[in-house]
Amino acid sequence: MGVSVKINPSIREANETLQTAFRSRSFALVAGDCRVDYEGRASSTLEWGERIVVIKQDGSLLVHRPIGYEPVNWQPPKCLLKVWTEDSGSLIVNATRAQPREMVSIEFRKIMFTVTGKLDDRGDFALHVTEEQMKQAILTVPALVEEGLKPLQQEKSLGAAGFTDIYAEDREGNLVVIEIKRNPASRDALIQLQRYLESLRGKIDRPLRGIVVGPELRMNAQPLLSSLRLEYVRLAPEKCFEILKSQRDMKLSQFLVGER
Amino acid sequence: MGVSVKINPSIREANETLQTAFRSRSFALVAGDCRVDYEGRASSTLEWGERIVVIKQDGSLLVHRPIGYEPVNWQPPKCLLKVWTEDSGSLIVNATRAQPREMVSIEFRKIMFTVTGKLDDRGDFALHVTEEQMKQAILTVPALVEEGLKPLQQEKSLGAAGFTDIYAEDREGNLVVIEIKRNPASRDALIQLQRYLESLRGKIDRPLRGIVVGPELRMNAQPLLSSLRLEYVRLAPEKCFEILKSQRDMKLSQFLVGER
DNA sequence: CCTTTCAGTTAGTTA
DNA sequence: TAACTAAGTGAAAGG
Repeated sequence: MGVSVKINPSIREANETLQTAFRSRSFALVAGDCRVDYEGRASSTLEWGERIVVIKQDGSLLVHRPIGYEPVNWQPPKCLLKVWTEDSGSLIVNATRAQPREMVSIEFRKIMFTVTGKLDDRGDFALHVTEEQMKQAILTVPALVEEGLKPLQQEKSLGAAGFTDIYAEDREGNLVVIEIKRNPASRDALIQLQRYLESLRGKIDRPLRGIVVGPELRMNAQPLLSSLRLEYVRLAPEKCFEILKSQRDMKLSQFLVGER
Repeated sequence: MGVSVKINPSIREANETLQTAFRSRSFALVAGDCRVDYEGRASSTLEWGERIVVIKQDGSLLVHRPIGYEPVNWQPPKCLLKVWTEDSGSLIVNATRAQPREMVSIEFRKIMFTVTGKLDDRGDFALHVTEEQMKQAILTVPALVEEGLKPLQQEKSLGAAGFTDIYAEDREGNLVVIEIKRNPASRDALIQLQRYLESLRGKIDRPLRGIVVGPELRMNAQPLLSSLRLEYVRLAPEKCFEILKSQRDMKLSQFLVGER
């Protein structure tokens, strides 16, 4: 439970701290003047400077420079972590993984601080407004796509589409296949939908429309849209979020009628 | 220069520490029991749990759970950082950016520690053996691809290839287009090269060969290689690295030709 | 175990 | 500035 902090520890001290941390599967933060070598799919060198190294209990490692969102060097989870001192008076921290065979090696010549400890983290993480949630929003308010649109019961038997989709019927009785993209729709999205429509036309004898729904249509996809005779409807994720939110609030208020 | 560490600080203490850190553009590490909300292109929630938050002087922010290489929530550089306490006794850390409009908000109800300070990091970072560097290696030692190969002056007017490439002439006087892949070459690479060769054949009336050069050819690409009548030459990045290194260090490249 | 596809992709380069 | 492409992409899902 306890957090252990050492400020300006000696190389030997830091060595023992990290040995213990690795053995007990604690996290470790180490900052200091270091050099970093990476060998693997590519290779890199980082000359002397002060950085913060984050080492996690799962064997992942991050080397962070004072600026930039991304780590300058890293190693994913399940690495073999080793730490030792060299005669030169340096502290070496090594993280190796097989498959692909890669190694990050950090040489410290001065340690600013080490922090080790355990984290108790069982909180759920949820990412909202995924394509699945856009789908839910459209099923709730089909007019987001087109007035008079009637979503049909999902028929998985139609085949694996490979994209988040909705089957619906328009006012003229055409079958409508909707492909949902939460990111700007590229040519790929159109091609995918087109391919799917082709496979359907072979099985279903009925007028068929293909609509791509998303926040944006990439400019280079515009010509293809016309030539494939597909349609695009703009729908911002925020709008979906509002709808899901109001739907949720409605359920809540229904449930909580009279309570406030 | 100095590093400031507080263990189990009060919310008020942590608030002051972070205020000072943000004002003085220091880095800050904060660990504690927190909840995280993200609103922007998508939205996410992370329930209570102990995490490590890294805040850099450039306004970037990372929330790290005890496992996993990637941050569960983050914000890129140039964010507006704010910190304050709430009546509930929580500490709120906010990082917002415009374009896209996004916000990460962290609510701490208990702080395990804070570490703030400055990092002096001017060391050069160098990533070796990129595709560009493989290209340099091949231009230096064309025999890596084929004996007698003569690289041609790059002619950009031939068209945007979309891949790292070399134009060369073989011993028979054929025009050779070389596509370099630093990763295992997939079918995509072959298709791309093939498409490019097609476009060239329309413009150039001359025998044309296409060679993919890389560390590996994916197994599923082998049949396509034959059917498209393309060629593959294995070249390990390490070899390129050696050549670039020796070229840089000793300028002996011309003597390495026969050594392979 | 391998391949394919997606990502709050991010980041860099070029038109 | 916008579009395009690579990345030590990583991570998840499907065969």
